[in-house]
Amino acid sequence: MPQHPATARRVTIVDVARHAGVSTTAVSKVLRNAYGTSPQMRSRVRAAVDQLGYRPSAAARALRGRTHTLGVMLPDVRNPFFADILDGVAEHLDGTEYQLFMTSGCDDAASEARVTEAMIDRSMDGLILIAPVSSPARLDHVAQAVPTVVIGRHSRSSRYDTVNDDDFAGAALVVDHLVALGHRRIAHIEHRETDPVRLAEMPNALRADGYRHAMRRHGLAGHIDVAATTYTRDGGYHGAQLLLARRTPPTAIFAGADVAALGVLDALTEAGLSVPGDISVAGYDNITLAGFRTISLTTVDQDGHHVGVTAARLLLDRIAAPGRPATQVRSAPTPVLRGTTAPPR
Amino acid sequence: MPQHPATARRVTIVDVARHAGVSTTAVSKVLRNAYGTSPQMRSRVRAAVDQLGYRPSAAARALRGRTHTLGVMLPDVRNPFFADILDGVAEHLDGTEYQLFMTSGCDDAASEARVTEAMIDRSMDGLILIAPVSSPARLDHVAQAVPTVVIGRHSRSSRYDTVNDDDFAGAALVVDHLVALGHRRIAHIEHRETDPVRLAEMPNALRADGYRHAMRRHGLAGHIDVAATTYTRDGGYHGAQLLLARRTPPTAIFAGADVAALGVLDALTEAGLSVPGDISVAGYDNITLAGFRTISLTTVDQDGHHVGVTAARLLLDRIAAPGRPATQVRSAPTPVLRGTTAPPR
DNA sequence: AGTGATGTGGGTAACGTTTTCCAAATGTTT
DNA sequence: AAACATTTGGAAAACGTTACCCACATCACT
Repeated sequence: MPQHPATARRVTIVDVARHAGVSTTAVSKVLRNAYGTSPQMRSRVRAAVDQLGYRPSAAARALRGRTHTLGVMLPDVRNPFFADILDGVAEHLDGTEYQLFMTSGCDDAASEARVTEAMIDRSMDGLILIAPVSSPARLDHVAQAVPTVVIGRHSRSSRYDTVNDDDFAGAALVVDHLVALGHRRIAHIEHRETDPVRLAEMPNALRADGYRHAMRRHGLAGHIDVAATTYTRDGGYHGAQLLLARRTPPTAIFAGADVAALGVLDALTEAGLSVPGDISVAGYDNITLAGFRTISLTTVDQDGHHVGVTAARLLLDRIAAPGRPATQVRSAPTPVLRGTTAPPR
Repeated sequence: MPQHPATARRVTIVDVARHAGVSTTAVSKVLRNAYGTSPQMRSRVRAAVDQLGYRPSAAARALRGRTHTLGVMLPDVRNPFFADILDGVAEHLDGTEYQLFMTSGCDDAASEARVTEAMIDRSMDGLILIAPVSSPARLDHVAQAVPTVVIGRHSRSSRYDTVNDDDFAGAALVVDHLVALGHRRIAHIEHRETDPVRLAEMPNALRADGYRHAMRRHGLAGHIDVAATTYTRDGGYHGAQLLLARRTPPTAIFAGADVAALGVLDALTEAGLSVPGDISVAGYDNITLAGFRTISLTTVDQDGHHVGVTAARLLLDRIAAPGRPATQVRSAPTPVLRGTTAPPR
């Protein structure tokens, strides 16, 4: 009795067709639930598929039809907000035939271009780009090649859908809360943005604008104080150090992202300051970590899970009807008041 | 002058060949640095490639040759230890032609099977499986279909390489540290493992073994006390409650994973015990959260970055020589002493 | 009975690469 | 000069699937 050969040949659609006594066309139709198959043929083919353990080669499919592969471009695996989005996407895709693959670690336009090209080369059926920094033209180019949904970018392209939080309003929520507590010297840590084109589209810029606008609305224009670093733990840490070194340091620090707020907390602890006794801290994103009892960070929730679900839904819609008009979804953020904010002493 | 058509046809190898005045075979050879190309032809072809902006279709390549795609199966994006591994993998792959795609959220054997099959269907060139829970037979099956490296699994298969931390030694480090502080009643929280096959392979089982062995080495066999729950926050919480209910509760709790240690801290806080005053706590993995000043958890660090680099190197080796004998790499863990451990009172 | 619509199934040409071959030209040894 | 090896390039057949047709049978109306 012969053993399995060293490298087993894959079962192909031809094998299934022969085994079921039908044509490959028929098998293909059954597999894709296409028109023109009788119930008997369907059951015969399915039986053959099961018996032979056949799996369609996505590689071969890619050449003619769909790959049933979706790509997610993720800037940073470590940002838990993105993980929430991923959960939402995965949940909405659960039960469909689509398989999700993601890339991580795109931190500049060049690597974003490399990754999106790689996804197009592999003829993925659709792309979800999370917080991309590429130029609008570049995003358009990608969206022309493959159905695309962009998360975290306030642009209005006719080629792709966008899902966003109302960052401007969200920032105002934080300022309102701190003002209501009695704070006046409220500082902000923003993610530095220099490119003029992106300035109007990027959430970080909108959060900073929302902060400034809300401060003025409360008559606190004179107390506007922004440290421009990055939305990372280190960025928050250094931003806080900058702010603490002011002649009159703030009584509250509003970091534009929770990860940065965590860095702020580190810096404050190191400086021997108690939170919220000596100084209040707020973030943005409501990452899972923010809810942990030992941290209990006041923040703004943009329901990453829901963002993910929405993006996935839009993407499937767009795949089904590639030419349909683009939609911009903007969800309302909600404040999450926890233990790191209190009235100033 | 005609505008771009609605859906631009992709530039193919045929276009390049025609433009360069050579055959498609020639272009293919140049692109793959294959044998049989003159310097003149190479430069002609490369010029045509650049002028036309040609990019080979990975989809088409998949059918005959290599896809230059590697897959990483990740159980959980939120676990920062895995992010460190990813960084290492990405770093080692930087500059190569390989593109990395990953999947997340595999929490049981069924979803692992689904994901690995999906990767094989897409004819990926190699796979890195991180902390899989599938059966050894299943791992062998995957490794037979595609070059594979497994991280976090102490198995000895001839088909795939493994990269591990020395969990046995790591657990001993914690026990040594606690004994040096003067503790004798040191309890352990383990992730329950029932499958006899996996028992010898899974890191959690080795950590529990390492704990027991170290306790005996210190003459503390009589104080061995293990609560078998899970490596989750809840698991740690309930494990701690079990241990606190002993007639003589432990003076130190060593949780087999940091996430579980966080649950232990919750339970202790709830019981009104101070850490490390009343009781010491240690974890394993050195997740980012463990380093937070407000937590400051004593733990064991396994250089995830180095693990990733090693795995990537092994995978490229294996792709180059699929039949070569399998290697098992085991790296040494280092203790990270922080604020949750102190001498017993 | 004739006509058209509908349902059912298959033949075959793509899709864009790589991988054999094979032929011609050129170089090298006897 | 003959015989042989090496280099250089191309033709054509895969690879596994789907899309586009076409053929045939059946059915419902005039």
